Amino acid sequence: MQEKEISQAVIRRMPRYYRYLGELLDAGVERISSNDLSKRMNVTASQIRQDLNNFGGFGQQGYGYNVKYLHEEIGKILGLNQRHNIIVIGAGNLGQALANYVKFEKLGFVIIGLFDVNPALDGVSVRGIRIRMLEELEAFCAENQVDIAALTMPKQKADAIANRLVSIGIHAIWNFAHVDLELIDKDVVVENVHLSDSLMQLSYNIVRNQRARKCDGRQSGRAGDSKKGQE
Amino acid sequence: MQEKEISQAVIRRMPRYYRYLGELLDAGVERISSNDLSKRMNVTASQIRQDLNNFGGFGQQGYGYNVKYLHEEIGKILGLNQRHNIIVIGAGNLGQALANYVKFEKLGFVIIGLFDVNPALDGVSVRGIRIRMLEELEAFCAENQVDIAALTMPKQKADAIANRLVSIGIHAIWNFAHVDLELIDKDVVVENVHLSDSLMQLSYNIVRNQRARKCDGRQSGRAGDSKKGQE
DNA sequence: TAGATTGTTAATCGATTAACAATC
DNA sequence: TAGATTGTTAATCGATTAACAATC
Repeated sequence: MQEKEISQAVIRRMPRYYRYLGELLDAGVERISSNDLSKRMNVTASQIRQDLNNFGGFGQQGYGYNVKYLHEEIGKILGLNQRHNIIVIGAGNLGQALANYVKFEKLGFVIIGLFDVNPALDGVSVRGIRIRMLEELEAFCAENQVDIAALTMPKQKADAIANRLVSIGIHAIWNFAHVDLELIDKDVVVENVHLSDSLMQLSYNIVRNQRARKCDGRQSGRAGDSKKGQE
Repeated sequence: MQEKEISQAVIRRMPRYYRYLGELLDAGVERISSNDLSKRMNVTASQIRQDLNNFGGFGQQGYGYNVKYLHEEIGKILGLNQRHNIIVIGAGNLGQALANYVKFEKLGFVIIGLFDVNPALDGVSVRGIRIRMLEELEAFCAENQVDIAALTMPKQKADAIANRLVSIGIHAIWNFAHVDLELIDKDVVVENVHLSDSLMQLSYNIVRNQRARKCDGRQSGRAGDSKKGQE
């Protein structure tokens, strides 16, 4: 009876489909074929059809896909048809930036609380959301349904707080701390946003490009790039 | 003569190796085998050896890998041995959060400028970095070496500004705007950070887990989870 | 009906894992 | 030398692409 597991590679692509379909919807496009969509998105039509068919047949032979319907269905697949309440642990710059980012609400993600240990922040409001002290965490979670906890505090504290959250009954963590969380409960879903890692990937590709350019230059006989070991 | 292309799947794992090796280094560990590292990191030893051997033989039979050496070498591979100057376009909450995040500097990424169109922000300083008006962009880039531009402005403006940056000669973009940039120059490297997509992936896994829990409950005959369609 | 395009199966490609000879 | 562990080749697995029959 168990559903076949869908690979995370597929899941990673779904939000992108959702975004493109949203744009088509806004542009008033009614239907689209996998072929047309593939050209816009720079993927193969085959991949689109395979990806979608993991979840069901949303199209119609000879017609393609109804944009509005497919957009809605992908939204449901991604859980955007239900509201997700978020608390943010760590009300520093990043935490406050998340709280200020209104676009999440349109997708059903609502930040309902901010927590910090810094007494100077106690009671301060960010876009109408009060910053509370971490001691109040348990009481707050007892009174409010919290679906996701975003961790934006220093990595040293991340494990302890994450497990505290898990023990309160929170099953989903959006982790911005630069560690791999070690959780007591394996049923918790964790989504990592490691900005440093992202920068390093960018950096790798920068130096790779530099090397490629240097080779090109050498091939075409351009002068001026013979010195190496530059800082 | 061209180097064999290394897959992005490998590149994505390199920062994680770098991080674990850094932790081992701090903990005073001198050497580590692929097997020990694989246990810590929850990957196969085979994968570690394969990944590293894309870049060269950093280990020694019968010994393993020297932590300090390997850490350094991966750093070089990722381009962390050179300084990368960053400007941030969009000095809103996220832009300011990036500017305030000191940890990037330890990795060689230094934010040297913030730009915005909002006159109210003109001249304001964030951690000693002055916010400038977007008109000054070209002049600033002529006077300063800029290696990376981080885009944290609304998505509507992203394409135009990205291409403006590219035409100034910037080859690397760290894109936080929720669009796939359409660039005039294909040689530019783009690293996307799509926070909404990340949230949606998390959300998918949440509802998948909910469904799984519901099934478990049914199988083991537990009561109290028969009602469905909860908000 | 004819044309278009899906859903799905089969073929290919690439990435991961296993195995082991080389060697420290 | 014997034991350990790499670097690397071969085997497996999974993901992507191609092909095409089904069908709107």
